[in-house]
Amino acid sequence: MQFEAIVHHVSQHIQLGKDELEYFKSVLKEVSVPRKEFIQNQGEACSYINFVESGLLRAFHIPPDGKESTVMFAIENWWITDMYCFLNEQPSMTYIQAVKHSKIFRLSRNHLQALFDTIPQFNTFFRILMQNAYCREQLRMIQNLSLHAKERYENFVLKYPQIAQNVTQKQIASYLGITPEFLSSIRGEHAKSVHNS
Amino acid sequence: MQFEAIVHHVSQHIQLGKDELEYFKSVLKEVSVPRKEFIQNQGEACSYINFVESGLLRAFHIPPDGKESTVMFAIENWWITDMYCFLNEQPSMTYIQAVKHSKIFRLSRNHLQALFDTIPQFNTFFRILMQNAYCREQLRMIQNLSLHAKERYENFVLKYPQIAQNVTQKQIASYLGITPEFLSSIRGEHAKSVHNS
DNA sequence: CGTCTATTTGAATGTACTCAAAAGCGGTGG
DNA sequence: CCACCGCTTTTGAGTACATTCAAATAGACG
Repeated sequence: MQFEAIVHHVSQHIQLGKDELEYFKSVLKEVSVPRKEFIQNQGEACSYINFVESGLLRAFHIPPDGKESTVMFAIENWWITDMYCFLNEQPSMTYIQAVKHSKIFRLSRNHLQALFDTIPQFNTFFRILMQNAYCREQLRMIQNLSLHAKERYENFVLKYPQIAQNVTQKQIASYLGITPEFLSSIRGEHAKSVHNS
Repeated sequence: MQFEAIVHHVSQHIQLGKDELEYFKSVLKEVSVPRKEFIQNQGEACSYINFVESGLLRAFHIPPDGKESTVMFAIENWWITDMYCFLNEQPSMTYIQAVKHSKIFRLSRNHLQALFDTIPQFNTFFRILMQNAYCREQLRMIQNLSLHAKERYENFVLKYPQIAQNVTQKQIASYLGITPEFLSSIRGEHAKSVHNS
């Protein structure tokens, strides 16, 4: 039923007994998030990690001077939070907002710690999640260092078509670290070159 | 004795019994790495994760067109490998080279898996390592997106003084994603502004 | 329908790169 | 111990990539 997706997701990495599964479900808080609603505000406490059952969310950061950066997008079966602040009980560095109407499961820091303590398997599960997140971020870093904006954009669309189709260009630009105007001009060139070839 | 540093490091995060500790030590391979020597080549198998007991290592990537990017530096008590390729048994995307003469402990993928299987605590330990690595990389990403080269350089020197003092400007430039010439000119300006104030 | 925001386009500007040449510095061998 | 070699760093001129600002157009939503 409602827990199907998240249970399936967890079961891909670890095997849990019936009681363990029940306990896990019992600490999840299901929340329906309308489009544009925030599930986290920059500067406020960051006590939850969120599993996206359906929909699409975006984490972004706004420094004092005002230039917004998208930290990550999260689609179905992804987890999203401000990991540093969640783990270290710091005020969040990011906003997290629903790009589309979404259904999420929230898991509090305390409940997660309890899971780690009572069901050691969850350490394995989160180890794997963190491995994947780290590797993704490292690849993104290498690409940002070595590629031009146009190549980064093309890679993004290839790698995350489902995200590219559901967010604005402005949001993609802020993920790639360029201005929306420049992304627009890149896309213009691209269309031309496709037409010419 | 020789295992002191790594045992201390692990013990900060998990508690191990005597037998477990002995087993852990038995799967470590101590290696002394002279300055400039490679412990990993791009394109070759990546079967080890490496703990730096002393010294300083650098991981870097060279794409086909030739512009080198520094993926990470590792000083005392850091772990270094090409994580994606290590975990997924892919040919390494990076070189890893000793910047200074170093003493490292190598741990093979198979031995690490065995540790996960026989001493569940190691899942906790690596979960924490991966959390920290992920958070570091995400902070680096945000800064690269939102700051100018000069600010990134100043942050780097502040955050990692021990690294900044032991690597060349060229290597720092490739970590920051700028050219050595440009870094040089940034430093020139900085010296001037310090003098004027 | 009207309003608000996203996107496009263009001109002027700024940040960072490329290329080239000179100066500095460390290591090595005679 | 000095001279030389190779690599790093500096400096500068010219160029390219990307931003800013402004204004027009297009789209989305109530």
